[in-house]
Amino acid sequence: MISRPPRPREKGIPEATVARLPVYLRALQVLQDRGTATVSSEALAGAAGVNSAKLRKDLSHLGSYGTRGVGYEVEYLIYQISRELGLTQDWSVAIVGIGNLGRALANYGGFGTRGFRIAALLDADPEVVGRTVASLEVRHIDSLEEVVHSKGVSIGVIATPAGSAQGVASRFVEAGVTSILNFAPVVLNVPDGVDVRKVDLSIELQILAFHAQRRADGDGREAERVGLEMT
Amino acid sequence: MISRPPRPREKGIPEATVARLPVYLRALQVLQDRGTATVSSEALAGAAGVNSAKLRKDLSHLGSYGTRGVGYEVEYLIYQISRELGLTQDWSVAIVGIGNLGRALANYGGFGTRGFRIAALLDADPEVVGRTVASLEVRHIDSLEEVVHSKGVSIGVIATPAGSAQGVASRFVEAGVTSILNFAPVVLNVPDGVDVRKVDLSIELQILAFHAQRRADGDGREAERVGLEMT
DNA sequence: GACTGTGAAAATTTTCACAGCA
DNA sequence: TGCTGTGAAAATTTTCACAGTC
Repeated sequence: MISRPPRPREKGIPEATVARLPVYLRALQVLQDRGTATVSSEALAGAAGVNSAKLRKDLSHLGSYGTRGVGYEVEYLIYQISRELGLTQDWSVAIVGIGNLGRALANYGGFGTRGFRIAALLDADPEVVGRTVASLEVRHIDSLEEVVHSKGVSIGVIATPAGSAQGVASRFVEAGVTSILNFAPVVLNVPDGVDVRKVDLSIELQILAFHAQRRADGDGREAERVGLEMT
Repeated sequence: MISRPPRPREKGIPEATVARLPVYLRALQVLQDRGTATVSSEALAGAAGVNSAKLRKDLSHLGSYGTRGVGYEVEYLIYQISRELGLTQDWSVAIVGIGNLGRALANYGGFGTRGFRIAALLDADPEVVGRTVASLEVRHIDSLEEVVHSKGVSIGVIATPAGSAQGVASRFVEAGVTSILNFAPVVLNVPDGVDVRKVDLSIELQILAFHAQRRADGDGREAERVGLEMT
C-alpha cells in the first residue's frame, strides 16, 4: 500500500461535483490553447459559468491542487481532472440507431474528445447496414453481442426510435455493457449496477417553456397591479 | 381576483420538480395511449423511473389532483401538467446551425410534441441556405432578427460549431429571445433573465466514464482484498 | 497581498412514515 | 382498505466567510 502513488480522495466525490468536472475541464482546455499557464478560481469559475466558491469546493474534493496566493496550474489541473474522470484510458463506444441523430453523433468530432473512441455503428435497417458513416461500416444490430466483445465496448449509445430502445438496452446489458447513454425518449429499465444517462430534447424544451411561461405570467401580474386586465 | 379560476400554486415549484414533470407527462401519455384511465403514484412512479414518495411530493406542488384510495386520473393529470409546463400554448422555435445535428433536430418528430413548432431554420453556409430540410427552407443567418420578429420565435436552439455559438446567442438575446437551448460545447454568456439550457454529449460521456472507472476501481480493490495484484 | 481550502450555515432535495380521506 | 398528501427528518448541495499559506 505504501508504494502506491497517493490518490488523494479515493471515494465520495459528490455527484453534483462530478457533473461539473467536465465543464471545468473544457474551460481549462480553452485556457491551455490560449497559452495560459495559471488560473485563479475566480477566473476559471467565470469561464465555466459557476461561482468561485463552488469551484473551489468542487476541486477540493479531488485534492489540494492549487497554490494559495497564486491559483491553479492549468496543465496540472487538466491532468488531475482527466484522471479523475477516467479519461486517461480509452473507452470504446458503440452507437445503435444510425438515423439522422446517430449519424450526427458519429460525425460529431467532439466525440473524439480524448478518451472516447467510436468502435462500432449498428442499425436494424438493411438499407443502412453496410453503408459507411464517419469512416465506419454500419453493421447489423444482430452482431451487437459479437461487436461488444470483440471491440471491448464499455459505453453504449442508443439513438434508436423510442420503441426499440429498451430492447437494445437489454441486449447491451446482457452483453456486459454497464454504461448507457440514451437519446430515445423513454425511461429505460435496467438492473442495479448499470448506469444510464439520458439526453432528451423535448424535456429540455418543456423546461424552457415552463420558465418562459412563468416570466410571461409575472409580466401579467405586473400588468394587473398596474390596473390592466388580462385576456 | 375572486372570479379567477383557482390556480393552485401560483409560485415556487422547485426546480428539481420542474425537471421531472416532463418525464411524468410522457409516462402518462403512454398510459393514455394504452387506454388506462387511472393510475396510482406507485405505478406512475415506476413508469417514470422515480420512487413514489418523490412523485407524490412533486405532484403536490401543482395541487391536489389525486383521489385518496384511488390514484390519479390520467387525462386530468396530463392536462394539469401540460398547463403547468406551458404546453397549452404554442412555442415558436428557431434552429440555428443546419449541420448533421441541426438536421437531426429539425427532423426529430418528437419536436412536434404538442406545444412546439419549428418556425425557422438558419445557417451561415451559402451551400446550405436555400435547401429544404423538414419541409422548411433554410434561411441565411443574417435574417435571424427578422425571423424572430415575424415568426414570434421565443425559443432559440443553437446547433452550430462551438466558435459561432456565443455570437448566435447574443443575437438571439438582442432580438428578444429569452429561452435558449444550446447544443454547442461552450458556456454561453447571457444577461440575467435569459434562460439557457445545455445539452452536451461529451459531458454525458465523461460522467459515464467516471462511474465506469469507479466501478472498475472497486473491482480492483475487491481483487486486492482477495489477494490478487493489479497491473 | 492574494488566493486557496474548508468548516459552518443556509438552502434545496429526497426520503420517511403516517394522518386523513374516498 | 388503499392510496394520496404532507409534516418532519435526513441527505445533499450551495453559499458564506475566514484561517492558512504562498
